[in-house]
Amino acid sequence: MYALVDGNNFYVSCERVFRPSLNGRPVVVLSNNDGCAIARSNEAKALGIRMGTPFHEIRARLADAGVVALSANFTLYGDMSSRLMAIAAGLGPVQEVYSIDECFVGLAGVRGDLHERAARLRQRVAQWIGIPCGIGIGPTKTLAKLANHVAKDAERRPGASYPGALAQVCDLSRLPAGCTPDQVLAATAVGDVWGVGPRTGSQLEGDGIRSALDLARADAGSVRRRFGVVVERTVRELQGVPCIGLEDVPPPKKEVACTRAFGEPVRTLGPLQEAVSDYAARAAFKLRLQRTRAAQVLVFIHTNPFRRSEKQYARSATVPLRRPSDDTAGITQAALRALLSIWQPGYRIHKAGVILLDLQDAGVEQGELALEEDAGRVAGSGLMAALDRLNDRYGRGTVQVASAGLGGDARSWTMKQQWRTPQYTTRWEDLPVARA
DNA sequence: TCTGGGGTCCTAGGACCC
DNA sequence: TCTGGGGTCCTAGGACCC
Repeated sequence: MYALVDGNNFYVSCERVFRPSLNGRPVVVLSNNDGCAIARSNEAKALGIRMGTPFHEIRARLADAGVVALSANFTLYGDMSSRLMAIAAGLGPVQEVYSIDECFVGLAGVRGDLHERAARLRQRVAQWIGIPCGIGIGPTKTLAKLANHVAKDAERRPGASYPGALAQVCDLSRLPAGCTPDQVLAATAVGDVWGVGPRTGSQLEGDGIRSALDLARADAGSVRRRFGVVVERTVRELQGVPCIGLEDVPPPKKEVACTRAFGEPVRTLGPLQEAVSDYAARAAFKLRLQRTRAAQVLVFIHTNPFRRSEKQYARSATVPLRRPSDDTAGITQAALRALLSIWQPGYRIHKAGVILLDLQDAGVEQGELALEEDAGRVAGSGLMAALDRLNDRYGRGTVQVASAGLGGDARSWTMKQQWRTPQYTTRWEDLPVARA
């Protein structure tokens, strides 16, 4: 048995903890550059604001519908996430943190009434950190996800698709009287099943497979032929056969990235070099945080694909490193070489990114013959540690590679964040103050 | 009438997740 | 005027090998 614990409208709920005046109002949290909606309160969902709606389409509704838009405050969400995960871990013996706002909990060996236990956990989360969450329980991860979807939908739109009794906590193995698992699956659109995206969803519907129940009853073999092994696994999981295991120890990452759309389009090489240097340094820092090294550096740039009328350009280049490295200077140099190989003047570049590939554990090292003097390498690792300590103590960007530019207004490419709330839980200066 | 089989590695792109 | 970022997995196709 698995449970899925998931914070409702997580980013919005985090903001509401510190600004209770947002309760009951339509609230959206925007992506970087304040580009589009990435989280919506129930009130905003009821207004028809969809995931990924461009902000300029919402903006017109700000005034008349009272929509509040906030820039993403990922520092705050990350901190609230670790608090949520710590509490949710109490539900069972093993936990897989699946994303910033949800985790699976393995329930094998847990005795007593699971539904009751989950309801108490939900209450505890609400009381201790003020985040509402939904909990789904089922015999496979896919069914636990489905149950979680039911729990949230039944809470948001009571009686619309599911009985109100399924709100907040939905245990597929112990449904209320007069309600069967088949009925719940039949009421769930196939596109709402975990692992079925828009593309596969519409193709399935074309084949007459419209609900989760239809998919559960589909022939696994023909699904495999038409859609591949991934969707076949989903079919079996819906049938109650576990195919996706709990990953309580996160597998090592295979790549880390830093990619950004620019605050305004970039036409010249100079600012592009600054941005790529900055992204390379951020990615290299992530590498050191997780104690891995990269063997290849990929850089990409492209124009704005939404502007159909503009000349489009998209290129990427991969540069191998002489040996796996976590050194900011070497990675930045490689990234700049890659950039130079794909740069073309005459375009309005909208986005760039640095992706570090082929990651290896920092503790593993390929021995090699010392064919050249290599003293700088040992000195280099100490240098990176010193750089990280300085930036940790005095703030990011205190020490950086010179090619990332000098900062300030000259960096037209940095992203826009017009409505970001304070970092209430992670910066002393931002600590909320309670008045007596 | 007729053009092998089996394998690896790399890249690009699609699809999905949150 | 204005459309995110960070990941994973799978597949197809080309180059190359024997």
